[in-house]
Amino acid sequence: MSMELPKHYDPREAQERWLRFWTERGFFHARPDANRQPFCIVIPPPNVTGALHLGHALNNTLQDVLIRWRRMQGYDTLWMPGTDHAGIATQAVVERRLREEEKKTRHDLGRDELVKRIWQWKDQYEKRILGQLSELGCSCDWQRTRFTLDPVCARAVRTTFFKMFKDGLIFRGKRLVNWDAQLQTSVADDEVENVKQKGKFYYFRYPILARGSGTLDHVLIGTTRPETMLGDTAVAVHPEPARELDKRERELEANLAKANEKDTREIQERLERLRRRRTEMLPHLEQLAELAHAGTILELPLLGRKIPLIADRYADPEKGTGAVKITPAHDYNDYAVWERHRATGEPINILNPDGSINDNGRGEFRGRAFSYSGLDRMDARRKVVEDLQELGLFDREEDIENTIPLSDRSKTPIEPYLSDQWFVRMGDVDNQPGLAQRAIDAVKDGRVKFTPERYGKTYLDWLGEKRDWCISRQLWWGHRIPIWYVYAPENELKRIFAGRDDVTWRLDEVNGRWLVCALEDLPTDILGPKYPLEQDPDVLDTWFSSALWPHSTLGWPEATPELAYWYPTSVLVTSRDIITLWVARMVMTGLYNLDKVPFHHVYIHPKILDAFGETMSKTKGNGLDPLDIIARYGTDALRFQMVHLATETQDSKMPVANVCPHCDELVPVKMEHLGGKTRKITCPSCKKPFRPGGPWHAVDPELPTAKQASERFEVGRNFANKLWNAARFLFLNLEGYKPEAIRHEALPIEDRWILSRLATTTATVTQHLENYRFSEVARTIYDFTWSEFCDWYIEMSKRRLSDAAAKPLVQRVLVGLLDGILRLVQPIMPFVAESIWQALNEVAFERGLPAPEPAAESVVIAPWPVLPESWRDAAMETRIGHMQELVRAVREVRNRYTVDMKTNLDVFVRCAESVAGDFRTLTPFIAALAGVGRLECGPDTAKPRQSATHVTPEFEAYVSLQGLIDVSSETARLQKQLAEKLKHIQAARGKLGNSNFVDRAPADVVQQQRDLVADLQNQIKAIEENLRDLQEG
RNA sequence: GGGCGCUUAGCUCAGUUGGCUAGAGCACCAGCUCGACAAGCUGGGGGUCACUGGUUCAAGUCCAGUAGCGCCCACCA
Repeated sequence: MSMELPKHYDPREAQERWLRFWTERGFFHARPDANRQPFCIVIPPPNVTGALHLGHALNNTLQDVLIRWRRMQGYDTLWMPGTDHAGIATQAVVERRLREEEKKTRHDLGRDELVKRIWQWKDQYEKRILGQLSELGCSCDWQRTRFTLDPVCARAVRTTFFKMFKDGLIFRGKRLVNWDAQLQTSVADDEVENVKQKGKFYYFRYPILARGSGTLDHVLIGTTRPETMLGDTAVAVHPEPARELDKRERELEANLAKANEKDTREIQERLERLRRRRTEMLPHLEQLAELAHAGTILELPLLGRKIPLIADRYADPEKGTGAVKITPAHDYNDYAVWERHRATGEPINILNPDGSINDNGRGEFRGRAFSYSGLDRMDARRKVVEDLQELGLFDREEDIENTIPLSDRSKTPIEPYLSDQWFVRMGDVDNQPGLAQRAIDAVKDGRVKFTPERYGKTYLDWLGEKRDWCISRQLWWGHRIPIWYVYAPENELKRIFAGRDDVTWRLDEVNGRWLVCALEDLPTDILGPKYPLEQDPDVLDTWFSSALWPHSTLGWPEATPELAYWYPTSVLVTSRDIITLWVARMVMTGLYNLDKVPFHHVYIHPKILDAFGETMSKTKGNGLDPLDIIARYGTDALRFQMVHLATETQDSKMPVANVCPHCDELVPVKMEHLGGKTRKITCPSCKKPFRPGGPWHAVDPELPTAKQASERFEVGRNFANKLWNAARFLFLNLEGYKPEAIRHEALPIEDRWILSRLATTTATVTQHLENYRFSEVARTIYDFTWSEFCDWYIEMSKRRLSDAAAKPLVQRVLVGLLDGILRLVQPIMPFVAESIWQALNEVAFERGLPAPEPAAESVVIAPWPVLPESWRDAAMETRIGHMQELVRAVREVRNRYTVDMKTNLDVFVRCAESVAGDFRTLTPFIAALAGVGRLECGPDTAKPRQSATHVTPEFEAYVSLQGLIDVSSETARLQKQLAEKLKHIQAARGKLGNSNFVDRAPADVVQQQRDLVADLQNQIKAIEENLRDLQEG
């Protein structure tokens, strides 16, 4: 029976067909099975509103490879899918649409309505992202799909929060946030836009109160935001200005020595400025430092507060007046300074949420009362300047251009603002290891292993700081914080909540109210109308629910069979930038809630960068849409490339091109196209305009949008096609195929060779998978399939297929090989593997090596190949290696020269015999593969390609072929190596023999040298034995 | 400011404890429409392994320094 396949592999048809087939058969659905080993991965949940991008493609392909491989190995395999509600990102998307389409803010809608809208949005977009993952071939158990806000996850969140609150791990604290005073909300960093604009720099004087020594009676400071002086808690100067300036000067001089022309000018200018400043300012700076060291106190103008002059490196001696005012409540850098000098007192918040000055803006100075309370911050700025002028403390103002942070949403200046937030305590409590320490221990003692190992350091360093985790966010979309505030006598609380173990409370020491924490929502009138409860308006940080993902998705806090069976999960696959935010927190909560780590391994994969080495992002507009790649090259090609670029260390640059929608020409994306600014590109080939494509492009009705492409995916596409055509060759030659067991020892040499290679390849691939060496996995399979199976074995099989007596055996071997290759390929390129597998099931249902068996109904559930170790034969592989070299050499000679046929044949036969040795059966293959046979049967029409001036081409060919045996053979190679080593040994001996060396070198070094010589001698012995073996046969 | 990584062919990248004549794909050159595959086959050219120094019998690989590039954390998702 034979059948014919189309000439090219059609990915589109295969993808649709097998996706449906797999789903119908339920191959991806898992149930706990005590008779099998569990293997489980939880997906890093993509943002619900996100679209699939290349990072997802990489991350999920790698997980799928592991899952598919383990499934074939017989593990009870669960890949748990789901999506993340991604608080700020999602709410921002919906709010933006609201603004653009209905000109409304969230306040117009109200909390409940906005949340309702986001849920609608979520339902729509969750389908999209999950559908895209499915298209990628991800073999997730889709029936178990979770969402971080669904009831199961919500219960886990509540339970954890409640437990932490009860354990005293959750507390109130202060933190600086980006405050949008107009919208009265905090804003995430990526929603802050830095804008250059004209502004003023103001200088004024702070009087020195208690002077240690010296002549100064004030300190001059400069600022762009004078009103923030109301919140100053200190003034900082550099502790060692002279040393610092010296150091910088030296550095600049050193740089100058090797700078190029352009940099030289810049450095020289800076050096000049530095030296001038040194001359002009240094005595003053030194005096300031001295004052700071002496504990000088300043008097804050207008408010009369006493603030210290402190020494801190943050104050740059090269800039300004050398002294910096410190306003910890309203500046991130100042806050950091304050953290180093906590003794200077608590940060002072001077703003109301609406941006006006609060009651901290009142005070008395030199007998006069000043108040800014209630003034808008911009009005306060003017009044502060006026008042300082009046007091004679104002020095001067300068026009400058500075950068100020604007809120992306309201376009008003962002105010860093110290506000009340909820925190989780990371540190140790009562000398017991806290959340951070327990997570640290888990990695230190190897319960959690990172691959590559170095990322363990990132994790440990970050956790080592044990910084408390701020978990509240001023948003509406997310898990609302289950805390209710109430002013009431404690008796009332006791009366209502006594005996309830799902409610607990604690006194808020700051304002005397109760903080009530509950597992379930509390009615606000539960204490009666006199004591209304008010729920905290904030929601939890998205990472709080993400941190529970490995156990919440498996049903915790319920004791589900899934949790018992699959937790801890096997491996977590993610990117390095969320090691701290996500990985560390999963370990913490896993240990906290279940006393078990959430996963045994963490595999960190590289990042895909654009052609210029920058991360792909929406704002840069340099992304690549995986769906375009799938459409153009096929899913298997995309997956192959993802696996192939997943190397140990290196991030991968991915040049992107737009496909001209008019003429299909690839137009590379250039630097100037980035930033999302380019709306139109003119095709250099057909001169027609189009809109650049990308995963984040908006549709433009006027202009056709380009699809994207990248040459990098051709490798995978070509490989899929190669595999397809190898299968096609088989199908054309399977007539009369009969399954039957083979006897390995009776096989011809080329069969034993390819089976040895298959066994080696299978073992290597398995090992690489175990070690997460994905790139090697792809490369090993690719090389074996293409360069050995196709290039050599199939070619050698052609002769035998035309020989009726030899045919049945070679058919069995070919089918067995293809079967094995398909199984190896399946985890990476499941669609093409399944296509061929199903076709093979039609014509050779019973197959396999060494004995045939009925095939699995899908390659997805076929067993992972394990071949007899005894099939691996290194000597055989070397022998065929020689043959290949001979063939290559003959081909080269044929390609280079026109040779006399008779001489050539004669020389060739001698070479072939010499190489083949006792494997005479190989000689015909050598002849066929080298094309020598054709030389015999007609005039060689090839023209001389290299002129021979002093030797005839025939002579050169002859010499090449003669030389070949010596140069190419393993014998010669080993001999050469041997000679090298002998030389080294002699050198080593010489050193040892040198009495000087023996006398002076430490004993262990001498011993080391002796060991080395002994070692080398052993190696030589081994080599010599090898040589003898080779010569004998 | 702290931490991590990268620099190997024109391009994108491999190169596991030091031990090859430093590899692959693409691109390039020459030749092949021979019954699996032109998304292919055969052969070829192309590298001071960023630079400087050190350790070693032996360095792309280990160590130190220099230069350039990138990422993460400091605030945030």
